[in-house]
Amino acid sequence: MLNPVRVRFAPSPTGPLHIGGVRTALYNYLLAHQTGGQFILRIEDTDQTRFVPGAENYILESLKWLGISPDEGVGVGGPHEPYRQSERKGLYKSYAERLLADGKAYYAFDTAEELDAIRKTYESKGSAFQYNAVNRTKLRNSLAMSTKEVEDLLSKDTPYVIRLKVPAKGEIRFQDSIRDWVHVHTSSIDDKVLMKSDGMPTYHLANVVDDHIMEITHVIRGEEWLPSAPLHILLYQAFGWTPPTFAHLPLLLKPEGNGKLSKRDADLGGFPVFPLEWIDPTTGHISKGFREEGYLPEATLNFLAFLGWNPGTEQELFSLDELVQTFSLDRINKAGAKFDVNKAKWFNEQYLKNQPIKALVSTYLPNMDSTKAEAFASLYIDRITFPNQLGKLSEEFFEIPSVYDEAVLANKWNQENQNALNLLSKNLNSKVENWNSDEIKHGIHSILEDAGIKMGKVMQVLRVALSGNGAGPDLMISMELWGRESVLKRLQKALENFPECHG
RNA sequence: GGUCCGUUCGUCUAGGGGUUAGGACAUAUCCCUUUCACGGAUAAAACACGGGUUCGAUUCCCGUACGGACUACCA
Repeated sequence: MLNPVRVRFAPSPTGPLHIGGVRTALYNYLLAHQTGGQFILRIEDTDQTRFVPGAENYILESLKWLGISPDEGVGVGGPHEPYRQSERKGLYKSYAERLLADGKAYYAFDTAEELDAIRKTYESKGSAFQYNAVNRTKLRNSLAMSTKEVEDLLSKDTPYVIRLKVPAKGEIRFQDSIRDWVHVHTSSIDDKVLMKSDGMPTYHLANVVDDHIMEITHVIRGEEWLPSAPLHILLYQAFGWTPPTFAHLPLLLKPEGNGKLSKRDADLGGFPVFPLEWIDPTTGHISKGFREEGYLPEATLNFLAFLGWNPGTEQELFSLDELVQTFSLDRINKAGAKFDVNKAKWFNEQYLKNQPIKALVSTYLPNMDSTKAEAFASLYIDRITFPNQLGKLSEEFFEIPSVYDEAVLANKWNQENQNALNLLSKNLNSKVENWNSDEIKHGIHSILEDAGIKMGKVMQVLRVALSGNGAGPDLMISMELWGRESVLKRLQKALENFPECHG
């Protein structure tokens, strides 16, 4: 057993939580619970321009639906409140000033426009601009200016940012739990902005400061953060702190073609990439949710867990508790995983079969007589992927058909079948005393036998006559569910509608 | 362009110096079944390429190709 870990899931409230983010949250949750540690939810809302109302609540709701709620953080509280970075604003400033005082960071007065222009110039020359040791002396910052100049600008409330003074030479190395050793030269790292001119910290500063203060031991996040991990290490070093263990997760990729899974893929492929339905507050665009599609939380979790991780055994079905027991960081893959809807559906079917029928019926067939509903659900449980199919299916099932499978009739409808159906129509009622599937079967059998007709020859036509369809669930049980009267009515209607046979 | 990361059946993956390269989804066929589905069985299907190292490489090393992420006062 590992030492208790403290991990965090730190999304930005800029829209609905992506399914890849859900997987990140899941892995964090799993490790925390396996070790008896804490899973913390921190909201990283330092970019006020991208704030989307409702997004934070969406995140909370999603985790709740999946059963992976945080032990600490936004929505639940804890010893390091507040857990919303916008509410911790002042804190970051003081840490940035500490770096400033130690000469590990500096003021920069270059405007966004100035830097854009410089970047464009570099680009047109086919190279890329870096705000780093070789360029910073030529730019407008406290390293290139005199102390007086800087004080002047500051006293006049000139907008400024605080940048990290990245050493010109050196190698940053760290051991990622998934990728092993990663090394990068400091020369390829920019003097990243730590504090923005609006007084908010950037992700990098806020993240490192909070992870340290909140005593985070393991940072498990998406691979998109791998390139900035060395910068974070540098920041830990600048503060004199021990960095946490990093684990950078492989990305979730498009089902077809190349690239990472995006919202567009969902719209195109007709499957969800968000846990819950999301209605965009500005455009009104509706994005599908796993929940609304009919995915069960545990199936969703199981499916997600296996995208990039496996237990090394041949077991594929894992409850959340089993995942907690079995999960380990070192069995996570390095390569990205394509999202496969078929597999997701298969997981759902597996979990659906194990759902108690009673519970299914009470939520999906609330208006039907419960005995009848349970029998119906049992009849269809192996034939559906999502429990919410039950409602529509039951409507179709109990409706007397008006269209009949023509292909089957063209093939099978003949004089013998017509005789058989006539006989059944005439005699079934009196032949079956108690209307249940067994007696119905015996009744049909004996009626046909008396006429010298084989049951197998009649069944499919009988099915079409009664249900309209050439295929479907057990006919005898179906007949029991339809009831005596309805069956006789169906039979009669079919006889009236089927063409007359001659010869 | 630069930096970093990756590459086993169509997909998710197991494995790892000597294997008939295993499983699951999807596909096909068969069995079960009055039909369809479920279930069962079987089949087809993979180590990106080129060099090393080695008696031997899919496995280790180096390149190449391809893919991806990042390259903002976004996270």
